[in-house]
Amino acid sequence: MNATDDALTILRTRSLSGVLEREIEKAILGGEIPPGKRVNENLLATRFGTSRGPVREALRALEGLGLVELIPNRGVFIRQPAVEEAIEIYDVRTVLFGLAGKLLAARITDAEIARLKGYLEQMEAAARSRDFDRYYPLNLAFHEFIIDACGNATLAAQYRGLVKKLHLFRARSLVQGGGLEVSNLEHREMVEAVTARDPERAQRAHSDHVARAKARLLAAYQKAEAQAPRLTN
Amino acid sequence: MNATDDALTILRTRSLSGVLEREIEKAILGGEIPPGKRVNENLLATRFGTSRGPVREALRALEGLGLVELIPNRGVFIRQPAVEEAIEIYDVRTVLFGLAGKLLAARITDAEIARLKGYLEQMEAAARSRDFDRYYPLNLAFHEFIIDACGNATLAAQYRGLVKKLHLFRARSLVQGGGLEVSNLEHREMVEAVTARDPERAQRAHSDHVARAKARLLAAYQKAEAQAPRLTN
DNA sequence: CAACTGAAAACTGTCAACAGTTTGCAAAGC
DNA sequence: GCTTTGCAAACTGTTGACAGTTTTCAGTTG
Repeated sequence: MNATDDALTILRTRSLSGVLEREIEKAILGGEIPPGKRVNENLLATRFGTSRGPVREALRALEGLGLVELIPNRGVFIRQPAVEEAIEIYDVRTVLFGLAGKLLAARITDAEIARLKGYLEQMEAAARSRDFDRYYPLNLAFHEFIIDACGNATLAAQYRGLVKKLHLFRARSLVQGGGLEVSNLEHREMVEAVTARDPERAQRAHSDHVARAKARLLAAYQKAEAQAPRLTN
Repeated sequence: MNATDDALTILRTRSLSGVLEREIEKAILGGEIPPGKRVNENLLATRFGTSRGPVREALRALEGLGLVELIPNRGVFIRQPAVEEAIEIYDVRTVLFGLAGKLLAARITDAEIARLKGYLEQMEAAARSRDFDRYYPLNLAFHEFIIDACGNATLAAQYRGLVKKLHLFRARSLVQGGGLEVSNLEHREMVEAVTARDPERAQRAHSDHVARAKARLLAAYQKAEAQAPRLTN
């Protein structure tokens, strides 16, 4: 994509409310506006130098994404998923990611295999040196790559929406729970399955990976709950 | 839910743009505004006796649902999924419905089993007498019941969104393709699997059902394409 | 001192108007 | 006759203002 294309894309996808939607989403996911809190339309409008109209439109779009909740005459509130919802999301993610693995195994190119293996090696290196700051973005890119390369845009959109909602989960710090090495063993099996171009095996490997992440989260959560029960309310 | 509750719910969920969203969605899914066509904000505003503000908000919400597309300075257009997207949707639906079956098998009550069997018998009766007009709403209710009873609201929301998008598929009349009897055999296996409270079997039965529906759609589509190629553009 | 009451402030819901862009159409030029 | 150009109508994007509701808080009462 060259500079002209880029400018055109910007012009085509601009529209104040579209930009606002992304900015507000960033503010929400970045934790700038804490979950449960009401969003003040006037504040946002003055902050971005616009009127309330576009802000309201952006908020309605975010409501569709499930990031905020709209209560008539009271305003929009940042959603705050309970554990139960986080579990629901993990269950859905499990089958979606499994499908991504299955589809990927059926269509992956040699170049893509090489790239996956590259991620894997880097992650294993980072895990060996316990370098979590290097591991985390690699892990993210690895999963993003699979979701994109599977070739199903509908799946990718749904998956991304779920991950965003999970970011609002109050105990999301626990999501990281579970050792780097354990996770990497699962990653290796995923890569081997798609390398073998075995859809069924890949589906199992990919969904098992998310299912185990769910189990790790639950374990960490129940442990945290036992230590500080107020976290669960 | 009594009358007071009902009134409260209405009051709480009203808000002009919320009502508009549902009304406009109805107009779109009902085919009143044909796919590909631009939606005129002024027309909608005068039709519902409001100003353009709430209409725009409702349209932004519908954009999030994937029913319309927003092109800056040109307006919103009813989305028109290509075959490729319909296929994507069916693939995602396959795993989602499979998950619904799995979850349902693990939690279904005797009363719910009885209800499912009731649907099944009525559908079989309708199929025997080739009464499609009676079969169709039963089939819909049967699937809705499974999605609701599985206990995963996230799954249900995603599933419903996909079904709505499928309604915009130009050749959606083909979705019905496939005999009533064939479909009912699959329904019977689904019900038997959840009755046996066997999650794995139920998951397989439920996802196979959608996967076969996808195959039937594809076969019908390719047949229609051969007869009238312009349909595919 | 705690609970209640009522008015003021803050905020959301809606509207009508204005600015800027796109689209449709008719006249001019080749 | 066909393309091009320029204008006018239609429509979208955005704004500021007003109406109605909720929230806050000081004053009052038991």
